[in-house]
Amino acid sequence: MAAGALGRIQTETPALPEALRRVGEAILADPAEAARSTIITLAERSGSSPATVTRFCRVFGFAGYAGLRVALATETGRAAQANWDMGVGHEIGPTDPLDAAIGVMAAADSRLIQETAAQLDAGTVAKVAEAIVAARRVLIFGVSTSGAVAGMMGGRLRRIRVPCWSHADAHEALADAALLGEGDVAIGISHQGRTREVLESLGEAGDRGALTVAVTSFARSPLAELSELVLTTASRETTFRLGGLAAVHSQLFVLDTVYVAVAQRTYEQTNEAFELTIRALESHRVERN
Amino acid sequence: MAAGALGRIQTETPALPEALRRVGEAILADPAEAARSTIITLAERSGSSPATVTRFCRVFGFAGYAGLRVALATETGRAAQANWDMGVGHEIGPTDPLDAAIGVMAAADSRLIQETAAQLDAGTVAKVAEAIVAARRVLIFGVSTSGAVAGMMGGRLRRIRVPCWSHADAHEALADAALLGEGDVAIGISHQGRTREVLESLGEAGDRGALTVAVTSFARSPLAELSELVLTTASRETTFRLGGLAAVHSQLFVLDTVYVAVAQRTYEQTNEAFELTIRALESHRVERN
DNA sequence: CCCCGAGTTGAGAATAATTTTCACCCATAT
DNA sequence: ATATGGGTGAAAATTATTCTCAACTCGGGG
Repeated sequence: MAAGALGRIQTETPALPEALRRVGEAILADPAEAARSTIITLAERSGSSPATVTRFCRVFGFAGYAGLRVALATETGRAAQANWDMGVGHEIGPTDPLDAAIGVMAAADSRLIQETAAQLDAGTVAKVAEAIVAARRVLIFGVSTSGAVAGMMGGRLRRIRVPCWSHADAHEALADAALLGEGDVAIGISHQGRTREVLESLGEAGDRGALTVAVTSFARSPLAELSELVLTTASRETTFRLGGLAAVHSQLFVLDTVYVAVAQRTYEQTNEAFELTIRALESHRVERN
Repeated sequence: MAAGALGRIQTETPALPEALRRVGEAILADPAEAARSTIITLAERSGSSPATVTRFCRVFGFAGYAGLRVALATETGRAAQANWDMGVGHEIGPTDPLDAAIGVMAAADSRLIQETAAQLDAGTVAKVAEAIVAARRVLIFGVSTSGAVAGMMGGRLRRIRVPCWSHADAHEALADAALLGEGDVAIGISHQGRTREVLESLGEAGDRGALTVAVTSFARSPLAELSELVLTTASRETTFRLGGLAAVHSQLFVLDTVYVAVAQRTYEQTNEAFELTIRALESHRVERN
């Protein structure tokens, strides 16, 4: 997946060691320029060495500098076509007029989703979906905001008859994880991929032989390394939205694709299940006035 | 001028001598592939030599092969984006290849957010934010998916010291609503605006004198009519995403703007609260590996 | 029928870019 | 103090790219 490279670079660069980080920053400062530069020029501009730039490419899964270059150029082209501002997103300050802030947020969120889509690997999504369809049990782990996402996904899967649970309580989650086995699926959601509760539950699930899936923004996080399959989300923070709050959109989107893939594999069943569910919920609705 | 390189190649290639023409044809046959190839690979694929490929680059005004490569990649990206924009508004069927479905979904979601932002009234958002800042208590109501959204918003507001609750249990919600009074705020979230539990809780809150705010896609729904302020979300359903599932993005976005507006009004407090919260959560994270 | 010259071409040399190797540094744990 | 291990850049090794040049083709004239 060469696509989505810039998003990945944006997300992971701050977590990189000194020299690699400078390379990432140099690229983000002007991706188009970077695409035009040789590895030597870029190394100089970032105050590092060609060797480090090569390493940087490897970190992001490219075979070498040529790969990165082409990916950058491709995204530059995309951005130009979509009329995006390639610059790093604006920050929202305390004095900004609200309607300006709304515009910035909408642009950021909508772009975030596009980046997430661009870097999403359809093959992995398909694998996850197939495993879910075949599983006897599916567990989804997440705490705090990611927990709410886990809850939503759980509810949606249950509505199409997937035997699926997600717990707000970390202990219950762990206990349930211990009961999983071969052929089951465990999905862990954590923006940074470093939430202990999620790591423990997913680790337990993996030990029991379940397929482990990570949904995280950091491809090199503990959660990602622990999981058999990784679905990476994109995210960029804005001042007031710290803590991966923007990442929710990204997580939801990724899980949406999984949901759709599952639904595609069980079409008739799904439609029928929808029917039943909607009828059941109808009684909680008041009549149209 | 990197712009229009593919077009120029298309136009001029037939007029070129034998070997150069083969190079042009090889590129036109698959520009993306060409961008990924080294000069040697491309020479082989076109049945010519590296020297000829270099010559080809010069003919089109590039300094060298690297220039051509980047130009090709850029235009490939442009084309991909243009294609992608076409995906807006399509339905997803059971047989659609997953990557196409992903594109359609991303286009739909990202557009949804834009639409939501466009129709959002900054004045109303500001009023809601001011009321929240001044309130003794803030309650957020929602069930099912909207309940998860309510939970997220509640958590976020609590992190910036807003006295805010959201209940998964409808009875508790109703009981709490009965304790609200003048100067408090009640927010009801419901995609269709017809969920009985939310209507009841919000009605109760209104009766007690609290400011009532609706977050719904339907401006003329019972929920909207019952509320003093209405924040409308946008949503369009796609086959498999019935039940207002796509609306989550929209709801989150609207509440995001409220959150940002609240944070803007309590800047110092907010930053300090963030500090504390992040420190508290840090112990639940595993160390960077 | 042979020769010339302009225009093309690819082989291989020359150069430049990229990748790999390795020794060093620095922080951390023992 | 002393290993240990990750991160780094200098320099060697490799590979890609560009340049040089001799060979070739193809018309047109002697």
